[in-house]
This record gives sequence, structure tokens and C-alpha cells, in this order.
Amino acid sequence: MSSSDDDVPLAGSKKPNGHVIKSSSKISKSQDKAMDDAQQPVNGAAGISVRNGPVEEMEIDEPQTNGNASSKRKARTSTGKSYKEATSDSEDDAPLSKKRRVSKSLKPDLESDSDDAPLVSKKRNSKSPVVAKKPVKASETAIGEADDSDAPLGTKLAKEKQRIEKKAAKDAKEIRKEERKKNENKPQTNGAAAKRKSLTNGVKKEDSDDDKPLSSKIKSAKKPEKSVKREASTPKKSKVKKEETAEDEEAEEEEEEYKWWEDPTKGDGTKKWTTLEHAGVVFPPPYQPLPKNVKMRYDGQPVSMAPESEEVATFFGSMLNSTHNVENPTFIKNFFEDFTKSLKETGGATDRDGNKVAIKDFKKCDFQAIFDYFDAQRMEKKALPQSEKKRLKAEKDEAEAPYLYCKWDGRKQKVGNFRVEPPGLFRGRGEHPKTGHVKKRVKPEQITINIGKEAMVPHPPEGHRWKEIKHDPEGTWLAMWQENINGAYKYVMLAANSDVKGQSDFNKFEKARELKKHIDHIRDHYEKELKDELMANRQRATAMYLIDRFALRAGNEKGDDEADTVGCCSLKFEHVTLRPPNTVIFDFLGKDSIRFYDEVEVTAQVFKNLKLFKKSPKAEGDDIFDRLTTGQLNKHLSNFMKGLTAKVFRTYNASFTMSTLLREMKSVGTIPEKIKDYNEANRKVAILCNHKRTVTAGHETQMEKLGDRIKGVKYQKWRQKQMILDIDPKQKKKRGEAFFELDDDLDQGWIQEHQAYLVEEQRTKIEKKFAKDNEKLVAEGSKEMKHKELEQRLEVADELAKKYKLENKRGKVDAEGKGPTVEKFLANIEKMEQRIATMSIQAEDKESNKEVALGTSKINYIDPRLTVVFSKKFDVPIEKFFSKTLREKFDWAIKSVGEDWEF
DNA sequence: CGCTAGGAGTCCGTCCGGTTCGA
DNA sequence: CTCGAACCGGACGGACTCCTAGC
Repeated sequence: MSSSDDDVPLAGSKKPNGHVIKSSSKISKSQDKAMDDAQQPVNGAAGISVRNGPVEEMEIDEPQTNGNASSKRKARTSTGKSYKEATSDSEDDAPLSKKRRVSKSLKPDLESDSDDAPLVSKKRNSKSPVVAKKPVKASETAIGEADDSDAPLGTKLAKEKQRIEKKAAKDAKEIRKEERKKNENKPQTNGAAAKRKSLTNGVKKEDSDDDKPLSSKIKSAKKPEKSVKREASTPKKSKVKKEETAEDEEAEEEEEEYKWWEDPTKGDGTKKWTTLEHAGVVFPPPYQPLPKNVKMRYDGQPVSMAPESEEVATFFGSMLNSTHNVENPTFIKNFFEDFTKSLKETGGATDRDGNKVAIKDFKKCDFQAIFDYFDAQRMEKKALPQSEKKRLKAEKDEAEAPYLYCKWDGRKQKVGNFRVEPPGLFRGRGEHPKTGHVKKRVKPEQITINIGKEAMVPHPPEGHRWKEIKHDPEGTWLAMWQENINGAYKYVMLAANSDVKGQSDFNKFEKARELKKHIDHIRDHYEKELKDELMANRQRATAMYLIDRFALRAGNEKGDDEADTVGCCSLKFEHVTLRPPNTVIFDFLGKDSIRFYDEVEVTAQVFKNLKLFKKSPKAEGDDIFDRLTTGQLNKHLSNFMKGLTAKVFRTYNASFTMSTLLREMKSVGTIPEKIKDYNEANRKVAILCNHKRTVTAGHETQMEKLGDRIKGVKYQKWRQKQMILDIDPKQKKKRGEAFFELDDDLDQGWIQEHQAYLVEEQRTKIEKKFAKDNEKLVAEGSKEMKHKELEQRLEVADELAKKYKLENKRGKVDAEGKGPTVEKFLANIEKMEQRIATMSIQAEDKESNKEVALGTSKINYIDPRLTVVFSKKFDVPIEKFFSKTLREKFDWAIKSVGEDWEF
């Protein structure tokens, strides 16, 4: 192969540290072994062909400069130039950032087989190497393509089969439905079990072919068909067929739900709909100028300005209570920049006499009046009578009603976010460089509408027009615009409980399940590649290991104008610490600037690799995986399985973990206990995915409160026990002394405090009641009670205090209540114990959940069918796990599995 | 016993962040 | 490849719900 033979030794280029760059593209054995000494270039045989084609040129000790990470991007775009720079001997003199570019930009070439030839010649030759390689690549891709095309066809055929089967099973379903309806009317709690049973039975009896075995059906259908497939319908044809069936379905009465999960139309299909009608978007209300007397002050003087600028001022002024933003220098800087710009565009500010006021210094701006005004408005709104609030809401609902739903292929579907985002100040998360910038009001002229050809196009607001009308059946969005801060696209799409979204959710989990079949092979493969001679391959394998084992995200490159966060491929030198023999410590800010911190053990090879990837001259700011991008990684992954990408591993591992935990779980006991079991498994998944949340402000106090409540019950329990002794001292022997002892976590000090608290509680209660009663009396026109009355009433509390005092002194508790019996006390104790148990479980749950967010994994990563299985297997109503909206979102899961389903 | 207030806890919309894919 | 486009995923906080104590 190519190249490397012609290489001119890279002699010219020196590493920053003075090492001569080696031309070897591989990691030699000796290097591998003596990783630590790897600085010595080993000249690997040049033309060893590597799998996937191109021989990569890598050097283990590839020069890595300490360039600033952010320069990377630019580097990639200036390849040509960089080459030259790279070749030039003067590299040493190049600024660090340039050097960095060199290493980066070398990458593509190297991978495409260039060798150490001087860059210039490389460039010229670049074609030939590619060509040379092509055969290899071509054959591989050919295989890949063949596979690809097979798969869709196969699944399509399978789908057809399913469709037929589905029809057959339809009657059965009708019956089930009926049953369900009947059951639905039964009272929830007790009915739940019965309901479940009848459902399950229904499934078993009538549907067994259809439900559980669905997946196996697909499988079985697929295989036989494969051979036939080739001549089978073209994608288009099958699509048409699908549509037809879909239309058939539509014909049915509204009540009939369309069970798309038994008729997956999505396939790889790109066409998402045939007909689409919707009402467009709702714009936020126009800006209401401030009343004349409310003004921002500049240098102490109230100033006036055009409404456009005034609105910007109100963005800031209305959030003065959010010190987090309002005191953030970047936020202020960006806001002020936009504010002054707006003033400039709208004629500036004037004082009360109409004289221009130049607003130049943020510190002289006083928004307090604006804040007060908004605050007052908030209060006013809050204080509105209930009925008025209701009326307003009803009004709003009515106005929005048309936008709430669309018609997608004739079916009514809920729209997710039909409201255009209102203007305001961009916040962003973490240390976002653009925080504080004005997010502008979106005009109809910026909005593109996507709608069916035949449908009526929604009218833009009076005097406006839409940017564009599209009829793109491959898009699932109804409207779209571009936001001004990051140029990001905003889409109006369907709600999570819609068919399309459900389908893609379903597909996501099916993909993850498919990964199950390939995972062993994939792991074997990367395990081997961890020792690959090619740096790029080795890095790729190592990244795969991390993604697979620790659920890291892919980690795309980010720009300077975004918060500085990373994922796997973008991990930097300082984010990974190696602690021999084999512990890796991750510490970085991930998505949403959430800290990822974990100390994990890895295999010796991975440890060694990471050490290699961190090797000098790499230093802070340098990429660990400098030879890897998410694009390459995903491309590689797709070779193993169609549609496999880095994020699938997260879904797979989350669901697989949950599945394993559930399979081994023997959940018994009360419903809360079972829920706790589920949550525990859920929590493990959440931890795996690093779904953290900030501990709520009041957590500590809340825990204390909870703890005190538990202790309080324990104390009362103890008192009950003492009362037993009071009426029947013989019980002491009978039950043993231990029974009557105080719980470990209670001591006299605490008890005294608690008693005081109880007394005080009584007191305040009495006082409150007294005050209230007095109010009442006054309202009725009578006279207030005398203070003496209060004192009299308070005697109850005093007596309580006395009683406790006496109890403490005598070390015994008098029996309370009428006709006290041992049995009664025992019954009370039993109840209290129950309460203690429940509360303790709650407390534990709460504590272990304080910094873990369960929701995200439950909603996005754990196959909802697993939750349904848990619910059925352990007889816990699904309502305990899925809220109403989630039940709608996961309708397909709830209806499609029995308790034996497996991920 | 039913009702209410109000506070805690959950739900859900919002809107920003990240990944993927193909032109 | 690189960027645009389109989607999925994520934390957060206001709105709503639920629970409980008190009447």
C-alpha cells in the first residue's frame, strides 16, 4: 500500500519537545510494551494494511502541542495551510495554537494513508493512496450496503406479515378493549389487581400470538424472507402499501386506536405523513408599554425610550430577584451590549424634558421601578379571585384550542409546543458565553410552515406573512424558525404521546434491543482493537470501551461560543486522571454543565491506552482522543449494526441494567416497599447515566423534620409501652425488658427537647385558636374574650408540660384513654410501628434520591415495557410509576407486553 | 364526616444542550 | 469533511395535585 514507503522521513518536523516525529503510523509492539518509553519512535513497517483500509499514520508520540483547545475547530478548516506549516521546519517557532493545528490537520491525511512524505507531496499524491485503498474500502462498503438494503426490505416484509396477522388479531383486540373498558370503571385501588389479571388473561388467551411474540415474529419473519427480498418491492412500493393500510385504519371509528406498534410504518422510511393539517403557531402577546410613571432611571433621572428598547429594559428589570443572573458579569455585559444597541437603533433615551441621555454605564442604570411594577403585577394576578383566574384560563384555553391538535394522516394528534417562544434574555446553562443576550421576538416572516399540500395554510397575523410554506412529508415538524442567539432551529412538533413520537421511541428501544444481539461481538472487537497498532483504531476502541462501560456521551466538538463541556470524544487531558494500577478518575462538565465525577476501574489495557493517549507532550487543553471524532466513531459503529451510534449504548446499557435488576428482583411486601425496590433499580440506572440534580435548598431541613417526626412516633410508641406497664406491671417479665426500652436513637436530651416542642406546639395552637375565635366574635359584633380566657385555655399546655415533667421524674407513664387495656395499647403500638416503617422507607428513599434525578432515565432510557413488566409481575398499578402523560406516551408499551416480556 | 386551607410534592411545559445524518 | 437540519435528551421552575390537620 501506499505510501509509507515513499516516505520521506518526517525528519523535518520536530515535536515541540524536540523529538523527531516518527513516521510510523502504527504503534509498534515494543512501544506498546514499553509504553512509557514510547517516545522512541519505532518505525513500523510502512505499508501494513489495516482493516478498513487506509493505513493510518500515527505516531504514538505524535506531537501534541499545548494549543488551546478552542483553536481546534479553526484548525480543521484550514487544512491546506496547516499542511504546509506542518512540513515546514519552522514548526517549532509556530505559535502553539498553530502547532496544535498541525497535529489535528494531519489526521485526515494520515488516515488516508499518507505517510511521512513531505506534506506537499502528500497532498499531490493524496489521490493515489485513496485509490489504492479504495478496493479494500469498496468491498467493505459493498458488503455493508448489501446488508443495509437487505435489512430494510426484510423488515418491510416482516411488517407486511405482521400487518396481516394484525388484522386477524383484530377481533381479539376488540374483545380485550371491551374488557378493559369495563374494568376501567372499577375503583382503582382494589380493582387494579383484578384489572391486571383480566388484562393479562385477555392477552394470553387471545393475543398471545400477537403481543408477546411480536418481536420474535419479526425475527422469524425476517429470516425466511431475506432471500426473497431482493426482488421484493422497492422501498417505495412498500411504503405505498403501508399507506394504504394506514388509510384503511383511518376509516375506523374514532374510538378505535391505531396500534401502530403492531404496524410499524416508520421503517427506515423517510416519509412520515401523507396528509397533514394544522393551525400553525400561537404568538406571544405583544409588548405592553410601561405606564408613564414607571421608568428606568439613569444616573438617578427617569428616562424614556422607544417601546422596543423599553421592552429590553423590562427583560432585565423584571428579573432583579434572580441575582444569579443579574449579578453575573457576562450576563450584564451581554445584556448591556444589546440594550445599548437597541437604544441606538430606536433613537436613544430622553429625560423628562426630552433631552437626549446617553446610556453608557450599566452601573448608572436603575431598574428597580420596573421590577417593582412587575412584582406588583404578579401579586395582583396572584390575588385574583379563584373564579376570575378560572375564567382567564378558560379564555386562554379556548383561544389556543385550535392549535392543540393537528391532523396527521387523518388522525388527530396532539401538538407539543405550538407557542412561539417569547422574547427575553437568553440564559443558557453553565458558563455560557452568550448568557444575557436578548432573545428577540420571532416574527411571522421568520417562520416556515410545514403542512400538507391539500391543507389550508394557517393565516399569518394580520399584515404579516410566513417566511415559507413547505410540504415536506419527510419532516415531522409543523413549523420552524431560527433563533437569533445561536442560530439554532426551533421546531414545532407533535407531543410525546403522538403516534410519530411513540414510533420513534419504540424504534429507539428496539434498536437498543437489537444491540443486544451484537454486543458480544462488538465487545470482542474493541477488546482486540484496544491493542491495535494504529493509534486511531486504538483510540476508537478505547472510546468505545468508555462509552459502553460508563455510559459516556459521544462528545462532539464545541465552539468557542458555547459552554465548555465535553463528552467522550472531546475529553481533554485534564479530565482524566490515572491512578495506578488501574483506576481512572473522570472529572469534567458534561451536557448541561453537569459535573461528571467518577472513579472507576478499567482493564489493564485500557489503563495503558489512556496513559498513552495522555502522554507528553500532551498537556492540559489537549484532546485525549485526538485521532477520533464522533463522526468516525459512529461510522465505525454502523458497520456492526445498522443505525448503531454512540447514544444507543446509553439506551442499551440503561435498559439492560434495569432488565437485569428486575429479573433478579423478588419484590415483596407493601406497595410502597415495592415502589422503593423499583426506584432503587431506577436509581442505579440514573447513576449510570449520571442524571444528577442539585440538592434542593431545603433538603437538610426536610430530612431533619422527617427524622424528628419518626422519632416523635417512636417516643409515643415508647410511652404506650410504658402505659402497658402502668396497668399491668407483670408484662415486664412476660415480654422481656428489651420490649420496654427506648429506641436507640432517642435519648433523654432529645426527649426533653421534644416534650418542650410538643408543649410549645399545643400552646401556639391554642393561641391561634383563641385569636381566630376572637376574630369571629368581632365579626359577629360581640366582644373579644379577655386575656384571662386565653390563660385559662393555655392551662392545658401547662398541664401537658407538668405531665411530662412528672413522667421524667418518676420514670413512669400513666395510662391514658378511657378503659385502657393492654390490647388497646398493643394495637396502637402496632399502628405506630407501621407508620415508623413507612416513614423510614420514605426517608431512606428521599435521602438516596437527593442528588439523583430518576425521571430522565425513566422517561428516556429505561424501556417502558420493563416498567410495565414490573407493574404486572409484582402487581403494582402502573399509575405508581407513570403519570398520566407518561401513560399516554407509553401507551404502546402498556398495551403490548405481558409480565413475561424481556428486553 | 365532609370540607377547607395550605404546604409539600409531583407534574409538565419550557427552552436550552447534544447527537446524528446527509447534502 | 463541514455545515445545516432535524431530531432526542435534560434540568428547571411554575402550576397543579395531593395530603393532612383542623374545624
